[in-house]
Amino acid sequence: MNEDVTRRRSARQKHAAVRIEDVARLAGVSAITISRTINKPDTVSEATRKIVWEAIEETGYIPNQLAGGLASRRTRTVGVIIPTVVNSIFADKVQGMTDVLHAAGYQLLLANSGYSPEAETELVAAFLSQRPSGLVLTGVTHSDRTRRLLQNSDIPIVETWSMDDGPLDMLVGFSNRDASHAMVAYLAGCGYRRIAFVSAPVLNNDRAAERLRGYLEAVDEFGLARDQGLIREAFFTLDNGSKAFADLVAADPSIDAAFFANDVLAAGALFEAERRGIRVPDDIAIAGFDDIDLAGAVTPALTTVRIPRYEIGAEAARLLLERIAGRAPDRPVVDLGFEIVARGSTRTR
Amino acid sequence: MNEDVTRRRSARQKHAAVRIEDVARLAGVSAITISRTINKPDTVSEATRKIVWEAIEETGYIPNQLAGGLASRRTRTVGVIIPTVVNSIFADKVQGMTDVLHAAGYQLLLANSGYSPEAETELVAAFLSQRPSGLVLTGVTHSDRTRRLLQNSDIPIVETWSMDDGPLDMLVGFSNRDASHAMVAYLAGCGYRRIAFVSAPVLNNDRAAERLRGYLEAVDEFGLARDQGLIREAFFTLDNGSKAFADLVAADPSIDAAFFANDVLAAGALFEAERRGIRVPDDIAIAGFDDIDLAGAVTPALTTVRIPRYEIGAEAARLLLERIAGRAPDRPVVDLGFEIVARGSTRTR
DNA sequence: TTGAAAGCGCTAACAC
DNA sequence: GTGTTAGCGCTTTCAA
Repeated sequence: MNEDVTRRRSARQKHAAVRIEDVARLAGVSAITISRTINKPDTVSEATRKIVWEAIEETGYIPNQLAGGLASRRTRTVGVIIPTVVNSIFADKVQGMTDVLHAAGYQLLLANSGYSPEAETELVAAFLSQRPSGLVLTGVTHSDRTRRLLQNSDIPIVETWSMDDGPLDMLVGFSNRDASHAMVAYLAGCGYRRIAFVSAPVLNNDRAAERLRGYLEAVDEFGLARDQGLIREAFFTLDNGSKAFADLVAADPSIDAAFFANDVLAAGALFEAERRGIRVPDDIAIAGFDDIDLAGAVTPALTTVRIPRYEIGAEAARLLLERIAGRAPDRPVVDLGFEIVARGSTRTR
Repeated sequence: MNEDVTRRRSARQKHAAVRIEDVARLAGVSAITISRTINKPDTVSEATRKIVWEAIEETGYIPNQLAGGLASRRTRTVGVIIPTVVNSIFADKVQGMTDVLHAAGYQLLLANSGYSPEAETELVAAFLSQRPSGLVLTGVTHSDRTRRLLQNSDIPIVETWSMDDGPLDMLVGFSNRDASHAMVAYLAGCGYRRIAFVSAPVLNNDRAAERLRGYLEAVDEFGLARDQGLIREAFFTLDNGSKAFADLVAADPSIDAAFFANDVLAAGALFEAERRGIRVPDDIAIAGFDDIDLAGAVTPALTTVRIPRYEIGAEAARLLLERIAGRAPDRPVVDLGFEIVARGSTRTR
């Protein structure tokens, strides 16, 4: 039997893949029975199931999901758009989604927008063409066209990484503003009064904008030094962190703490301080955001904000599955919070 | 007219998306003309094209690629399997592929195998179900079932990150063995004689295995200390690098250099050395592999092996596109080489 | 528990 | 340059 199949396959055009009909013929049943054995096994008798699986193995049948998806209007894929694959913080989120979705038999389609709303729009359109079961976006800033595409599409959407009041559909994240505010509050509590802030580029990035806002609000609230000269903007690289730090201390030697919108910048600053013989935290404190591995590995370890990266992905996936299953999730907006992690790069008081 | 469409859409079931027929009716042409306007614009007159695009805009039509792919047997998607999304070295490769493929109108399907051949097999099967135009794998170690699936599938495959003689189809990378050998040769040239090696887990990881092999061969070739006690294995985290380093120097104080299979481990070692007051490179030299940003940012900066991560992805994508276009690439195996980057974590002599 | 017929939305092949 | 016809390979619906 095995030889029969082999002979038949090699005689055929290479491109002519095994179809469900081929398996059905070999198993001596109809095509729909093959389909049921794969997709709804409990509706097929055990004896038939066994025969069918043997035929599937023997033919090396790989179901064509284009055909299946077209006929059933269910693709079991989820599109995910992140700003960049280069930053490992999103990797954890992706892992969280992968773990949950894979267990449910779903596939991830991943793409990165490069922090560009236009690129995001194109990606959303490209994803929608594939008729995914759901979509996961990063942040809540989208172009009008993106919003329109999504609103017309009628598929479940989860926005992540923010905590905004008017989500498109569902939202999982934390308040970047509160987190940033909390860090400044912590630093103020440690006695720091002149706290610089190095922001990520805020253009088209609500997470960065909210972190800046949280800083500014806390500065006012605690009566800290408020000065445009205390604020810088830098894209997250170690080198940019070093430069921003060098720039800050050169411009204003009286700064007693520097809070960076992410740990990569903060680590770059720490390395620069070491190079210049500036003692941390004795001469100046440094704080970061994200709690990446590096934050805990450097000396002194970085005081930072820990965010539930993996859990954001996992929860987003769970919400999506709920919605796909037709159950409206009880809470379409999930705030997973954050945590201030106090370490050696800031003194306690 | 706009209102007509809007009314029609809202009157319909939400799930009934706009189909090509709807656009055709509005534009007063046949469905195939819509298809041609989108996919082969130069076969349609300019006047028709204009009318069609207006109708597309007005209806908010998003082509159904499941149907299109099924009918045309072309999906314009490429499946990519990497070991992990957590390591940013693969992020650069993905970026390289994205840049090239996106420009050609292709979409990436990304998945990670977690360094497990069984997971890889499942992912390959899942990808093949989607009938991608091509597949990009990491490494050359695959399960028998994976090889069988791929050989039966008849789609273009690129393996990456290695330089092996018998690729499944095409191969883009560098020789991990030569690179590792070259680093040991460099260290020997600097006068180091007792060089420890911290490998990545070699099980199911040909890249790691080849790096270990290169080390061993160079040790013999240059008459360096050969001792099982000089070799450790650790999964890449900063913490594991610290531990391996601590372990190594505790077990054998006469080690004069430590070569790590990746920069993350090496950086962890450097941090540990600093904590213990061990001077690098005066007391012991440290070398890494990959040349990630961190390697150049720490003090002393890490001597390491630079590999063309982005270019591997870009070249893999180019080969794939060539093959998809029906042109057999002149060189189905591309060795992109590597480079020893000498920095302060090793002394010159 | 299994099957037959119809059709998912699009494009290839062939007209005109 | 544009249209008609006939599937692509699967699953839904309805029937047995």
